[in-house]
Amino acid sequence: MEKITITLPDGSKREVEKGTSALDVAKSISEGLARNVLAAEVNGEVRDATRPIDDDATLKLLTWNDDDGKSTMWHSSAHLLAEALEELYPGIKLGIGPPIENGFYYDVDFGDHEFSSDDFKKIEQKMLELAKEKNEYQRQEISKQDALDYYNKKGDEYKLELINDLNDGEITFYTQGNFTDLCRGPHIPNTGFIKAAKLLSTAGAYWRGDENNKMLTRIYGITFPKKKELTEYLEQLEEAKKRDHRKIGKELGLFTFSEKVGQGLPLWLPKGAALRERLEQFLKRAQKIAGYEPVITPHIGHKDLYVTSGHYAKYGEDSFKPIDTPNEGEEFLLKPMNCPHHCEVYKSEPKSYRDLPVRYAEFGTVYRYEQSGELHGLTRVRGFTQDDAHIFCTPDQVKDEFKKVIDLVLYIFKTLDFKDFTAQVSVRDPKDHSKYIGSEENWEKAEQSIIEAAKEKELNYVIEEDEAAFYGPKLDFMVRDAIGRKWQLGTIQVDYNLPERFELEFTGSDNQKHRPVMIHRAPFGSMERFVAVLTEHCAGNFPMWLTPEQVAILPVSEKYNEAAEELSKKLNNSDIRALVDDRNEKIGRKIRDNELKKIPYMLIYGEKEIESQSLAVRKHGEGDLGTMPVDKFIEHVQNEVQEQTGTFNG
RNA sequence: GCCAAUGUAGCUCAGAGGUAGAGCACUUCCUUGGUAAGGAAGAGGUCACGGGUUCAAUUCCCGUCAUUGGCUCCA
Repeated sequence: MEKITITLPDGSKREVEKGTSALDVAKSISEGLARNVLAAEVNGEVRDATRPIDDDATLKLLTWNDDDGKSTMWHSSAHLLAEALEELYPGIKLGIGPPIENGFYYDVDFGDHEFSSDDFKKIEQKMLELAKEKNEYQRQEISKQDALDYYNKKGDEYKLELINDLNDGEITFYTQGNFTDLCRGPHIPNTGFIKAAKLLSTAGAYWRGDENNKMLTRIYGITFPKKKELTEYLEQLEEAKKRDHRKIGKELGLFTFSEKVGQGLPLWLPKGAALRERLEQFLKRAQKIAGYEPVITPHIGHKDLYVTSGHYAKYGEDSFKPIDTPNEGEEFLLKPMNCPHHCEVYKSEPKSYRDLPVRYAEFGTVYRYEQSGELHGLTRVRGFTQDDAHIFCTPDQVKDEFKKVIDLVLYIFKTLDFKDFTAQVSVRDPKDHSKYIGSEENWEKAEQSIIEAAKEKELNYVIEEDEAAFYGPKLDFMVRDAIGRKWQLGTIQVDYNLPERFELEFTGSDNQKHRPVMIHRAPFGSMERFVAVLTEHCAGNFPMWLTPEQVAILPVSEKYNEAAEELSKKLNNSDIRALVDDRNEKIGRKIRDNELKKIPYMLIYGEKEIESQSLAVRKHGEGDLGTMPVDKFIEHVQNEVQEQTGTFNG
């Protein structure tokens, strides 16, 4: 028998017979491992663990701990869902059923069947019943004609359409139990791996995402190899619901919306405004240290400005309509971005290479016509404020500027306790450089600069090809919040387009005119979105330095209200944001209510404290901390704020 | 923008073809208290908006607006 060599991730090599499957290799290592193998990565390609390996190969066994293992399991689960649905609703037609980040879905045409989410239980039970049969997922290569014949017989026009787009020779079917599906794979060895299944929601989805096509019923679900993991997942969903910034924003009085003002236009309430201003001050201070110069530009701009920038041609039709001046009939646009304005700021005076880099910063409020169905709390709105800045520099300065911006972003993440984040570097499509503006040389330099900057700053980064904008490469920060959800926050983008379009120049040391490079950057992204993400990240328990109200003084009875007011003044004079809960309520009630308001410190204030000149301190979520002298408490709070905001060295 | 669901008091929600309900919040009074809900009384709604059906519509139908979940989009 012919032998092949399998190389495992740890570098160890095994001689096995040709045609051995990844699962066999796993078994030879340990039965326990074999029981957990969902799929295999063979020479970098994810495939069925049961498929024979015919040549020397590197092999990684994929389990539930690997993203590819999870998605293989969920892909197989989509098939299991389809099998259950076919048994319960004979004659249905199937669209596609892929895995997604958290689970999977299947698009189904139920035809005449009545279907509602009330049937979820029934379907879940059927899925688990079928899973118990431990049916193997069997791969079968099939000719295009045979595949078409199969679905013609079945009468499923969706699958026929999919097959028609495929080439003969690359078509495979997978069968488990009584269900066969057109599928590229890969799949888990058998349905027995699926121990828990939950259908989560339904939604309408057009066939192939095209609104001219028929709407299918999309059923979302998720499965797990252990029942306990499903329970935990459902708990996490509950937790996410509790942390929803729309709910917390309402409870804490941060922001609201009004139908009269218009959809997607947030109104910041006093406490939300206080929070946001604090964030802005925080960034302004750091930006000053980092050499940014604040500028202020208007909320509207002449249409020509956007014609020049190219935004009008690209987005004009999808924007708010222009505003006309009554007499001259000139057209102005609500500004959808700050950069064209900043380009004009740059042009206000001739620039020398000695001036560069110049860094213009502005908390600029912009308005974009987002489709009504896209609006969502503060994360997707029509009017929002970017913590925008534009850096104009020479191509040689790009790397240094990137490093500086990365420092700033890292300072923010550290201060706000975002510990888990990655950077995504978006570069050109390596196969086609023609769709990008700017010279080959500059692009090459910029992409390298970004990658080197990321490397030197020791960022955990991935490079995404073909994700760059037409005008330049970029680096985006993706953070994971306290309950594991991913958000895209800060962004740093190189732009060759606008300097070109606005004919920006500087005089070089050679006394010749040169074109600067522009870097857009927004560490928060937008204040709205950032506050939303931060709210969910900390579940409304904002850090001391940021929270609108830091200390609640709770007089034990109305007799002490006046003394409590005095104390409040003293604290406020020490830059501590304190309030007095002088309601005619018992102390227990005041504690409860202020706990719910998530105020970090409560001071129970009565006869004892007044006499002893001390404070009974209670911390949110922790309880009674005992007593301390007033001055010590002030110092304690001030230190806490100081520690939280730290220092930034630019 | 498209599909679906939802829209009742400040909030969370119940309700039914015949003049609208609860809890919390709010106001007043009683109570003056020591670490997560003291008691009583009161006030508060054009049942999203506009049409239609009906003797009668907040309830049924249509449209609009908004919200939610998806789809598509995101400079």
